[in-house]
Amino acid sequence: MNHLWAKKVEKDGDLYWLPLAQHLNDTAAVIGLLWEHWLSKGQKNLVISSVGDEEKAKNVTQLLGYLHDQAKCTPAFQTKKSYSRSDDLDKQLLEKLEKEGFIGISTLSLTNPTKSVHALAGQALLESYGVNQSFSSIIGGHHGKPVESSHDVSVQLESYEANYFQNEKEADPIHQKWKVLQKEIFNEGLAKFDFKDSRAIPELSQSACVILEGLLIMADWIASNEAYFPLIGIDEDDSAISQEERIQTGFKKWFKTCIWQPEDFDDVVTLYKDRFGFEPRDVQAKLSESIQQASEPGIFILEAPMGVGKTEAALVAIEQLALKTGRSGMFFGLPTQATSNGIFPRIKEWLANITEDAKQNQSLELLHGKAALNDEFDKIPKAQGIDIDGEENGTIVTNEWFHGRKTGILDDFIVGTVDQFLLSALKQKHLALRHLGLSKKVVVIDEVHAYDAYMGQFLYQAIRWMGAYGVPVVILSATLPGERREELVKNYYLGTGKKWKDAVKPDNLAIQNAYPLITYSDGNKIEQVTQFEKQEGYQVEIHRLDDNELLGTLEGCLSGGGIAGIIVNTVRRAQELYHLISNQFGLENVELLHSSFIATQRVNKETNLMSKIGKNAIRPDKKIIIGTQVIEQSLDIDFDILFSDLAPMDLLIQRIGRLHRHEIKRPEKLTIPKFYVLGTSQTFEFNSGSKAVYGDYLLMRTQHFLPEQIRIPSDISVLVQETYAKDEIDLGEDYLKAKNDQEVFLDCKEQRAKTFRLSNPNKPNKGNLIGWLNNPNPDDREERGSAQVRDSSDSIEVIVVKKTKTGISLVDEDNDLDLSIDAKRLATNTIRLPQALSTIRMIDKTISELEIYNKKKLFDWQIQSWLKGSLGIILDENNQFLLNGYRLTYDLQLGLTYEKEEVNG
DNA sequence: AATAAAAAAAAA
Ligand SMILES: [Fe+3]
Repeated sequence: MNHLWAKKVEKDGDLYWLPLAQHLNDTAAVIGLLWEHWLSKGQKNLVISSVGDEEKAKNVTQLLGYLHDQAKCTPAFQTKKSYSRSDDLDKQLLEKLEKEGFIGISTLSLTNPTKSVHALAGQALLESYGVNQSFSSIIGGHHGKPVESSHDVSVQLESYEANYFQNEKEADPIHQKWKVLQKEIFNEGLAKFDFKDSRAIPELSQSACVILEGLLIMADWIASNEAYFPLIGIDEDDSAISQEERIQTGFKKWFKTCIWQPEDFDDVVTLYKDRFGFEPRDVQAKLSESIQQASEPGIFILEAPMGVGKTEAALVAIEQLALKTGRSGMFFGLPTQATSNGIFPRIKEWLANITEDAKQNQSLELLHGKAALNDEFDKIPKAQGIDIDGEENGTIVTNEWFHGRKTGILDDFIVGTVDQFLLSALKQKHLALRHLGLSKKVVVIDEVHAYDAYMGQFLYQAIRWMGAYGVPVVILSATLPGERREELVKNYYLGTGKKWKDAVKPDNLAIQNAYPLITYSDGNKIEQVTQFEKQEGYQVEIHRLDDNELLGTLEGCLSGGGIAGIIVNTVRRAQELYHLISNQFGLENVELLHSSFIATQRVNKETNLMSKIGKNAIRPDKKIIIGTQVIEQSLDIDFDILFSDLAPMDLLIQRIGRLHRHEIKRPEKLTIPKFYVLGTSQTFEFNSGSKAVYGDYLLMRTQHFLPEQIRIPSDISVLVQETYAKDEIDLGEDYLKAKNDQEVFLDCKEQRAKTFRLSNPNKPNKGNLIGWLNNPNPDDREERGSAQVRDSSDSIEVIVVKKTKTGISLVDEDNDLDLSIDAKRLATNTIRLPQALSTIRMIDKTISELEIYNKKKLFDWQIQSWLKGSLGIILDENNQFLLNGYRLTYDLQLGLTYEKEEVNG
């Protein structure tokens, strides 16, 4: 088989190829090294338990590597043209085969060569030798998507005989020659990896199949990377290559950090002191304790208010769980890019502490769509490589191989958007890579209370798969509605292959209203921790307020100074209130914050806010901050008095969390925390904006259960459970209609999510990957879901600049931009266009107008790597831009406003 | 006529 090719390319007039034999050797060796040095213990155990013993497990793995491109030994593949369109190269390689006796291959023209792509063909050949479908389906899926049905495989050899054997005459010597050669490769593989015949290759569980599929793709990508495993000159004597050396150098170029061995610490208290310099506080200690005494730790849900140290608790949990379950990395998922960026330095510090202790380098990845723009991530040094003999100094590094869009999730320590986790439940090509990456780690998901029903569907399913892999999961959240809490545990539990009815669980699992609360699984037991140190807590007064009383109340409350917050439900309302209130109180005393600001300006505004009313800030005498929901999301700021539009109970409580958050001295009039709720209604008729955002049902229930005072934190869970309970309350006919609407609404969301959602994992017996990524109902136009993990119509993001006399500048600067210097900075000046411009009716026209505009005015952006693919708009001297019938105006104080353009005549 | 906030989109 020395004359078959696996890869070929013409570069600078020189011809290169990679002989098939070489590529098979390379891949088998690389996958073997990955097994030894990269897979975590937990992952290996999963495969081993499916196969019998470790030696056999490694052999199966290497056999996959060796046989993955077996079907490149077919006329269908060998007659493929080179990508570089090099006729000379193609011809020379075919001549090699002619000389070997494959007469006629040079002139062979197959009717359907693409019907037998080599992954599928490989599976077909293996099945014809009697290899089981677990193993063969991994070969069949090694290009990212497993075959759709057994039938597709079984018809191959008969229907497309010539693709495999050059002609359809079985007795023909050339037909035979192909067959013999293919079988020879197979037999060599068996011999090399110690299987006596095709029946000796063991079957695998479905979860083991996915992990090995991922590992095979990974090994193939590494072995196909010319920087690690170079092609060979076509006239070069390849027998001179030292295999041992080729593998060693190739692998070392890729392998930059050793596998993480979690520290075998003595006790949790010392670990806390070591990592963070303090002893664990109550909630932290209780979580650590639960993990410590669990014999089969699974999922841990920690519901607790901000400020109890959930992040540190999770980081220590990662170390504990990694040690207990044999994991070698972690994924820390957050709801937004901004929160990921925000937590990144803290996690970096924790990891630095670990690497220093262990005297071993580890690589850290920030994983989201705009990670490349983050400086903290950017300044992590590139890994130099492993110094086997010398001791490493133990620093954080990055390995560029993991910066690819699909390889990112394979890195060992990852901070990223939760989407990266949710995507593991979405049917898409190369999904096995994502599963491979996650199954290596401990998974932490933060701020789970913030996810809607659509994301929830993906979260549950992703968690279920984690259960199947035995991956420990830590969920951090504010109070969860009991039903969601139960779904989380249940899905994990089902993933492990057990029956929910056999679970030993507390009766009030779903209605438990303690807060803080830890719920966790330990083997077949579900346990809850409800006893925590009694917290002092505090009482918040709730007052309902009419819009027309707002100014007067503000005036009265702030007469002795103080910081007031006003959180409303729509951007437009925030902007209107800003006008009204700044008129009365003066521009200098009022701030506005919402998402319709350019991203950089918003970051500045938030930093500014933190410096004024964040923790330990020196507070201004008087300030009114008006904003939308951005204020309730993870900003650690502190208001003396707070006003809010009516919103669902859990969100109101999130907002209340910003009221008297820290213990500081406050103006005399504002020493009692008061929370004013705007937009309530005797008749339960709410304003259209609030309705559109939250729906009538939740607003009605919230208003119904809204008390006159709330004790923080003890009332929190009770109120949330009441609001989200399914019981009947008598609020008349409108309520029943709203309830029905809500059910339909949620049902639609869930259905949409399920369209492209991955199916349940199999029970942990034998399985295969056939049909794993099949699209269930491709023609079902109704309820068509799109392949995404967030439920939203597409919104359009643009970069905003303004016109100057001599060029263009950023909106809050006047210096002309120089693309060769400013491209990266420019790329961060984005804003999302109003929904009105991206409705189904409008979006195509909006985008095409933008594209035409960009081609004309901003064509020079497209050659900048930072700007490639982005759309920009240039504001005129009035800070305006006309787009698809709308007049957009950007104001530094107000943010983006828009109005329909007057059509005259 | 719409209405918050939020993310993502390439393979051997
Ligand atoms: Fe390959």
